[in-house]
Amino acid sequence: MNENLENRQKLIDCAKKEFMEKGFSKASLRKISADAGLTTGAIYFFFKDKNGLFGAIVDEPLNKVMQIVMTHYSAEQQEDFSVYEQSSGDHDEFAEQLIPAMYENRDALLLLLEKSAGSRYEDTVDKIINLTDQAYAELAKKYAASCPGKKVDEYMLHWFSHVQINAFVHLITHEPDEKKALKHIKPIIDYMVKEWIELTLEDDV
Amino acid sequence: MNENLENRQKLIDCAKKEFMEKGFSKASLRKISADAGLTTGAIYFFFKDKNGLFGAIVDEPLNKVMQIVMTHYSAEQQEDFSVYEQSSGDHDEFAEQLIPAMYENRDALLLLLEKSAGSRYEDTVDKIINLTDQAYAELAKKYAASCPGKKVDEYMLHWFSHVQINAFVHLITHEPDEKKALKHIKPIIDYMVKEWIELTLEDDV
Amino acid sequence: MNENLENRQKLIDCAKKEFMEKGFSKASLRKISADAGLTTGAIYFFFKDKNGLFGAIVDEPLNKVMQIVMTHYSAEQQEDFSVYEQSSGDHDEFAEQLIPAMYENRDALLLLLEKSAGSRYEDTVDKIINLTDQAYAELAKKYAASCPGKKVDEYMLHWFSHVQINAFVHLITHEPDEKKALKHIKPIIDYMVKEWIELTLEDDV
Amino acid sequence: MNENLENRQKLIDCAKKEFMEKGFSKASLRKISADAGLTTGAIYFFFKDKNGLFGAIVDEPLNKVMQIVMTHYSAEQQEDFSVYEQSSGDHDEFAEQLIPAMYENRDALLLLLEKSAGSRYEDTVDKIINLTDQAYAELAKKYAASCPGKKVDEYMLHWFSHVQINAFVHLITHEPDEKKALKHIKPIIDYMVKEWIELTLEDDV
DNA sequence: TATGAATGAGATTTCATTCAT
DNA sequence: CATGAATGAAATCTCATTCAT
Repeated sequence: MNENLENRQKLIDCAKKEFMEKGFSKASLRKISADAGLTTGAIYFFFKDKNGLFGAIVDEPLNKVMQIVMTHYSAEQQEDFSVYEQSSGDHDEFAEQLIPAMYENRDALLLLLEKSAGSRYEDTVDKIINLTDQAYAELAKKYAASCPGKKVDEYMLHWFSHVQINAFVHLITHEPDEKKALKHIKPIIDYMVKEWIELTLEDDV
Repeated sequence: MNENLENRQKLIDCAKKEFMEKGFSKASLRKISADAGLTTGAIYFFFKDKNGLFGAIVDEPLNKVMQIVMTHYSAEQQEDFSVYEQSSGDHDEFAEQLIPAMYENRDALLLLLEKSAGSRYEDTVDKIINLTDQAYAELAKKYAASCPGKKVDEYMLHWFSHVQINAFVHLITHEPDEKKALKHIKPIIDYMVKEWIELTLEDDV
Repeated sequence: MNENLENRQKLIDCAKKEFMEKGFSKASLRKISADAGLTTGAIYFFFKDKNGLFGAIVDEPLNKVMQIVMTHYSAEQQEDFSVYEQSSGDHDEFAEQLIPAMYENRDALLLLLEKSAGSRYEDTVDKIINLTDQAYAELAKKYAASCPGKKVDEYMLHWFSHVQINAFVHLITHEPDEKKALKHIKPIIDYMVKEWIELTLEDDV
Repeated sequence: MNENLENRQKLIDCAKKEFMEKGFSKASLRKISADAGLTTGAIYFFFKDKNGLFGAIVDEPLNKVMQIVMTHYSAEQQEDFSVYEQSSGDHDEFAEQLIPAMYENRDALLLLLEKSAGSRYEDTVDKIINLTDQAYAELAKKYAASCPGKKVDEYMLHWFSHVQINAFVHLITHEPDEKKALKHIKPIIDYMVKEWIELTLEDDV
């Protein structure tokens, strides 16, 4: 039981390397198992299939991140809007939670973000953007209701979610150092918090 | 001579469909040629290889877009910086050139942006971002030199290029209607022009 | 009519290059015709097929050589055997005819000898050896008849033909300079003439 | 475990037949695997690729032969030259070792010698000739040093290596019977030993 | 727990050749 | 005289996956 977990781990480690080098589609299970000193059959003992192997690398880090994000969105939706804008502290706190969770498994997340084409995870970022979209739609609608002559600009709302999520994607993708990442992200968040409502509302004709 | 061009076109059309459905890597040349009522050999008469076929769809639209973009960057680098900020008209004009060029071959560009993984074009967006980076680095440095105690924040500069390019990517990807696209992009450009210098400079310690 | 011969020649020249580089089997007709600024169809106008193209390069030089060789064999068969051994002058004369004929089209012969695998010419050397075999069988039998208790050793006879022909093959293959070739071949011929009858006869039990 | 080795062997047997009939280049892996009642994939389980399959037939016999040859050359280089000429016993012994090793796997060697064009083994005979060349160059130089006014004729040296190696090639190629082969080769060896030094030296001008 | 064997389907690519024009 | 288009057949190779042992 010791040994099998070792082998499972070996497979995961070699899979990481192979997926990173070639991307999901072109990665070879034969090579992964050979690198681990095992055979392809071993992969199918531990994992359901190629996607399952990829998932074994990526699921946990992804879930951790998702949980932090979802918790944040839930919290925000229960706030007053007035609070949203002013409490930049909240957003800093969010970043301080999220960034470490992301950098703890940076390699897995990198795989997910850049090397998952062809896998069942290839749309992960899009899905998160959509989630974000929905979360902020609530907030925006509430606010729009309080602004006579204004309504939510659906496109802008979506674009904003896009920018926001991609700020984090860009961060983990381009900045290897966690400390620096935190330094970078704060002004970006401030900037987005400050501007988003203005961009998201349009004249209601 | 009528028939040959027809067949070439048939191949391109069927390739478009197949690439769009399955992405470059999983697309099958057999299926493409069969759909066109031809054999795989025919593909290799008209095109060098799979990448060549993809290129036949994508090269021209890409080049048109690149030319407009590069021309714009060149023009900007010869301007005074003071001009840059105020002349929102220039940027509107840029958008008014670029958007039609993009929508003229929206399907090809969509292929390039979303379905090119595994092809020789898979890094196209990254390359454009890097070009943008370099173009704006010049501008930012000039400006920083005129602001005592300030210097360029490399990360922010790159992130900004990223946001900017992805604004257009998001646009063509999510907004099928050209007119609406133009409406959307203008406030986004204004917003970016207004804020970018502030975000791009940091205190020089 | 001027032009077509030019094109025919262009094809032959490019074919020479391609066959030399890749050998008959792996040579590509498409590449040959493209190098000549023509299309594959052109090849089929001038030549029957791939073998025909190869033949257009190789046939004439081969025939010239064969004619000299065959003439020599015929002459020898009409000689007395006693003459054979003594008249080293005859063999020198033979070499002095053959070597120039071979070096006149050394490139074509090289093709034939080293790059014809897969073509209808791949057994050319073997065939020549067999011819040689037959020619000398006559001579050897006559001589054996005059030596009581001796008979022709078939294997040695064949081996000798082999060595003899390959002396020329080796020459043209390894010695680019015609003058030197002639210098090399003479002692080899002498040596073979001197020894062959001894080796070719065995005791008749 | 019985069955697997059987299938591997079946593949090798069918490959032998196919390579023998068509030569390496034109041999079809599909046909080989079909003849063996398997699929092409099976070949790639047991062997790296087409060359690997050919090697599986040919490597061991070739190595055995090479070992005997190399051992012989090493021994010769440590002898006095005077010994070389006189000790025809040594060369007989050599032949008595080499011939059986060659005939033990005559079919594999035939493949190597006559059907390997296009494979990674196509230059095997040339390489052996070069080895021979180098081995005898030593010997010839030593001897030439002891003959005032003589030097080694490089061309003749190479030609002699050529003749020598091809004597064995011719043997295995043309004489199916091992006993007879041994009978044939001995006078040939004697003949070559006797003459080679004379042919290999030339006047030093 | 994992192997070793093998499948079966499919991939892209290459080629000599043909033929209407 | 030569093109341009296309065929049709085959080629080697790769892969994820399965399964008896």
